[in-house]
Amino acid sequence: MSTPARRSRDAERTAADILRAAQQVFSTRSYSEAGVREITALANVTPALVNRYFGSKEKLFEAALADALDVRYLTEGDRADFGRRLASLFIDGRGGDEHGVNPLPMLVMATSDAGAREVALRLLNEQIMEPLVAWFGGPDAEDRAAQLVAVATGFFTFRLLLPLEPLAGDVSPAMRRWLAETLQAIVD
Amino acid sequence: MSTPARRSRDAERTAADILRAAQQVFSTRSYSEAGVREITALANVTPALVNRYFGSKEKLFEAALADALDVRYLTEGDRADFGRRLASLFIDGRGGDEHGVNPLPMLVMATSDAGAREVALRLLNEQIMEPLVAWFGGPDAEDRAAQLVAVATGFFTFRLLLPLEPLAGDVSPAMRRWLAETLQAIVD
DNA sequence: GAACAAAATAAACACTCGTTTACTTTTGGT
DNA sequence: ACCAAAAGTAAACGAGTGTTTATTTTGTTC
Repeated sequence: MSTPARRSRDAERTAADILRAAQQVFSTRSYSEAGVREITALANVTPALVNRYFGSKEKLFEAALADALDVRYLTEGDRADFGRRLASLFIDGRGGDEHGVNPLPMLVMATSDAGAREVALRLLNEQIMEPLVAWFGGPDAEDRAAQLVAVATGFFTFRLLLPLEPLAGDVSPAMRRWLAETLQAIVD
Repeated sequence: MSTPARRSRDAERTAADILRAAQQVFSTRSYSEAGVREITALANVTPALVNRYFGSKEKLFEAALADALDVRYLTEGDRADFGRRLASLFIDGRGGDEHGVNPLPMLVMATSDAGAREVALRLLNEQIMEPLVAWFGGPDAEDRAAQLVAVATGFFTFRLLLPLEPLAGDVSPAMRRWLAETLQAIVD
């Protein structure tokens, strides 16, 4: 087989590299802090390629967030275990699985820019809220979906951005229990 | 009476005007979006005065946040009514009282900049977490204080920054009840 | 009323950002 | 082997930022 181990001029691959680098950076720095130069440096390409392949930083953010937002991240599994499972997911992270990036931190990071907020709100409604409402069912489904997202976002805000001691790093068993019970109460 | 209705050259008054304008702007736009020019325009002064009176934008933010953060905003009143009272405070705002700015949105807005985060985290610990832990008492006091701040921040994030329908504007009675019960459960 | 110091302004500076343009390098088909 | 199109790069552009400097205006005191 003569296929080179790593093609050096593959547009598809390059765009994918940029997208993945964007997801990493957009998950750890606020949108306004996440620079195009930093993202492209992580992907080993030139800043101009962001505009070539995605049009703009905002479009890149949209693509990165749309790819990361996956409601199955929240809903797969049985409801009786919902709280415990999500608490573990938020605290311990997901086990080494395919390619997923925790989508919720990206939402938090989006709050720093008006354009990013617009994108994030739209994708949140389309890809999380709507399926979540359907999954919940019942008259208060919208309320409960919003409660879930709000609690999760508050948690990540003080776990990642403003690392508050009881929420950052290892959390106490009591904290884990509270988070599980609070999330479970939302589904019930 | 010959006293002019508004003194035009009062340093103390000018600094206070800037501080108040900063609180308004820092409460409604992210730290990176809140420009010095916008703040000073609101205070009817020149951008240079921020550096003259406060040293830098970051120091101004620190002064504005330190002045706004008031734990009595959370703790005054009896504990049996804690959840209902805070839910009403968050949803309806405080009744037209003295000069207070809701301090929690400013925390959310601070997340966009590394320097602002450092300031916000320090002031949050000093002026909110510590007195809150003392007010809660008990072994899990730190956990519970963090839970309170996290839930409130998540709520304001999707009420102000990413206006999610069930949390923005008028909220349903069910949502109000959930918020009150969730907050009350933290103090109990 | 003139002089001095405080207060405020206007303008420019240095820097960063996302983006665009012009150019170079590589690839694949005939 | 050649050549056109694609892929990538390098460098500069224009706009916006917080901040600084030099200057002007205002209030006070002898």
